[in-house]
Amino acid sequence: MRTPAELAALYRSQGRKVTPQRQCIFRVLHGDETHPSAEVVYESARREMETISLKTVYQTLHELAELGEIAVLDVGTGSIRFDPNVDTVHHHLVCRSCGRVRDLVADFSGLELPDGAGHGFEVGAPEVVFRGRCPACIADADGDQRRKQHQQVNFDPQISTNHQRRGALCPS
Amino acid sequence: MRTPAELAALYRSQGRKVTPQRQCIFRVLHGDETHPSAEVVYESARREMETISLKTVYQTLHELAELGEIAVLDVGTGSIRFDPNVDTVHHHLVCRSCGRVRDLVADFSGLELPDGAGHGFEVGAPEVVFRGRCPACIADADGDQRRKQHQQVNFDPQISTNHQRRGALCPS
DNA sequence: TGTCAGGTAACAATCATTGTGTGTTAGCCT
DNA sequence: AGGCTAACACACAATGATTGTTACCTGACA
Ligand SMILES: [Mn+2]
Ligand SMILES: [Mn+2]
Ligand SMILES: [Zn+2]
Ligand SMILES: [Zn+2]
Repeated sequence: MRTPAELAALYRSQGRKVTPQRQCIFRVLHGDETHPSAEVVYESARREMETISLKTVYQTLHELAELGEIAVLDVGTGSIRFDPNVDTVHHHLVCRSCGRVRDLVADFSGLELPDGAGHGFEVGAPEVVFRGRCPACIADADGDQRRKQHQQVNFDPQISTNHQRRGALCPS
Repeated sequence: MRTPAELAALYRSQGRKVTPQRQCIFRVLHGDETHPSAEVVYESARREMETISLKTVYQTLHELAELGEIAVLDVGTGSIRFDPNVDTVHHHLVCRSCGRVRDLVADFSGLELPDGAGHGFEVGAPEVVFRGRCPACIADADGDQRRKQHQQVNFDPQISTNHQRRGALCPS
């Protein structure tokens, strides 16, 4: 995504108002490589602006997605994740225990459908997801207790607390 | 997955009861290549057994998943899909408009993480998803009206009926 | 300075999925 | 065949991410 300043200009050029809430979200997202969920963006934004509402966060995230400034990922962690990195072709590593998502900068667009496979399907570039355990979760080789308390807050709450609900993979 | 008969034997050998409901679900799943959701399995099962409950379907599906007889897929269509094909390495084509999932028999397990990428991550085989439009949806090049009525029932209701809600489709 | 997009609050609704409790059925072992 | 008990049905409520709604402000910008 562009810088907060550039986004402000873009918004103005489109007749959208550059509100402090939106700017706050621009700042929060800028440079964030953690693939935050809406809830996480909300929490970050709140640190800067106490009164911002979750609704506004969702709205703005979807606006940015429509503008192509961020990508919407669904990698099956239970909540949708947002990715400000739309300029580099990349894929994702997903931690099964804590839901952390890390970029995997590799271009697998060379993957082709074998002849006759995907008969009639019109598809774009492949999305590749590697699932496993992140370094933090590997270190936490002990009980689930600590892991729950430790990581629940920052990534996908329901991965540790509940099972998975609905959700899926869907990078781009 | 194994045949219904083999599954019955397996269940018995594990001290699990071979109930008509379970057998019904075995039959429904056997040879199904549509990657049905729990709801779809439920509807199919109901045709054979009026009184079967959705709860039982969910339970049995998860049992089968634990036994490794079916795979649990979350490809971002809004509901979890179940895949009886666990014996062939394959990936998936996913239709963005109707949620249809088709097998893509190709072995991409050769994909390796570039050195240094995924630093510290322990991962397994990559999951590859190609998103696009299925032949049926391509044919339905007309308005959304017909597509809604036409495909809503058989795949992922909420893909056509609602926008995306929480684990759903990603534009690209 | 006025206008209206956009924000907030306070809700309710959505939907796939899981949980609960109770009463009933029926598989399977002896 | 009989009994034990897992499984099931039924009828719910609850979950949790996300969206919708309505009414009422506030502040961005022309
Ligand atoms: Mn990314
Ligand atoms: Mn499959
Ligand atoms: Zn982790
Ligand atoms: Zn389709």
